[in-house]
Amino acid sequence: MAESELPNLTTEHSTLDAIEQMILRISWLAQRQFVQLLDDDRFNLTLTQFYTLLHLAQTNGECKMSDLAEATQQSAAALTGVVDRLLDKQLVERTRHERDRRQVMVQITSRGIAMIAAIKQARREQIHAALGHLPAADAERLLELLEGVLAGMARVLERSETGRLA
Amino acid sequence: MAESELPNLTTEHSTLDAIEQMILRISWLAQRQFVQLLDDDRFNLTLTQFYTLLHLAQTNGECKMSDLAEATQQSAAALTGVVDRLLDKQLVERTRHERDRRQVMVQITSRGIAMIAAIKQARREQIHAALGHLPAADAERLLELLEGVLAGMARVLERSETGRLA
DNA sequence: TATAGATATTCAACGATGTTAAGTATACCA
DNA sequence: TGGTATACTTAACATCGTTGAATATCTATA
Repeated sequence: MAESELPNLTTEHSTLDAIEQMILRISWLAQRQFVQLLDDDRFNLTLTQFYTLLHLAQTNGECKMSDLAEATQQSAAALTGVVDRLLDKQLVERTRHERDRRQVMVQITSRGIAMIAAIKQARREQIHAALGHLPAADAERLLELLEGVLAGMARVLERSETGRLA
Repeated sequence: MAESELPNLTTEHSTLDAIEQMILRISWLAQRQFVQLLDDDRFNLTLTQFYTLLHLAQTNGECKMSDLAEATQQSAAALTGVVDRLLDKQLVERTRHERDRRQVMVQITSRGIAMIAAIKQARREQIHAALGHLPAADAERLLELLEGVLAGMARVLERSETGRLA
């Protein structure tokens, strides 16, 4: 993804620009790698289904549809379909909120928990193959810096997210 | 963050796991963020269309469909549809190879080149909003570490990617 | 020179995802 | 009680990805 062939718009080339390119490339590779893994017969999940299920696994207990939609950056309409398919696979359950009957609560099943655990284990093996060579100190520093990146990106998303989700 | 003096396997393990989670989440957010940008009225492109167009911008001149498919990690069948839509938007042109009439050559138009340039500029502004707060020294260290991550991921992807495309 | 096989691409059918707009059910408030 | 806001689903449609078949063209061989 080198941009040497293109006319440079600004002569200024900063470290941030290089980080941007790096994150785009890593994102792309990470996702391709992960989609390959999820496509395995053991799992047979799409990326969207995985991220949705993952969030449910991380929030022990029930989760409101609208909260789940925001957390996974999907529209409510899109999420309905995704949850439908997770339901077909018996990875989640759908119930109504006791008091506010409008709200639909989604909860991961034990089957879903087992699925996430299995995927994480497989993923762990993959990431160790990729990053096992990093010295421990570098790994910890990287983690700190990535936390900063994540916070920054979340801020940008929030800012541009005014009324985009149905 | 805790500093480990001895290369403790358990510690290292959990740090890598945390980095893995972080990369997964950043990848997801980075892609959503970028999709938002591409969805802007000025661009109105999908992620796939962007990566396809980007490759054409980087290879000045014509590009064979099969080469383009491999470079952008798409099947030939999927690429046909993507190029159809880029054609509709007058961002590329489609011609036949002079000698081997089976081959279809795709070339970016000046309109397409301008589009890529505009997207890159917008993307640059977005990443500066997200990461502008990072101290310069941290940014440079992050870049170094990410380069290590990218190299590791590329290795893993290569290893598991034998003849997967149609 | 036929023609069989390889190669390059498109087409067709299908499922998953995403969008917007409209519909349904429920809650809240005056 | 009635109007409005909220939470979610549904419907219609476009994109993208897959697989497998169809089409066109080239190449090698008998």
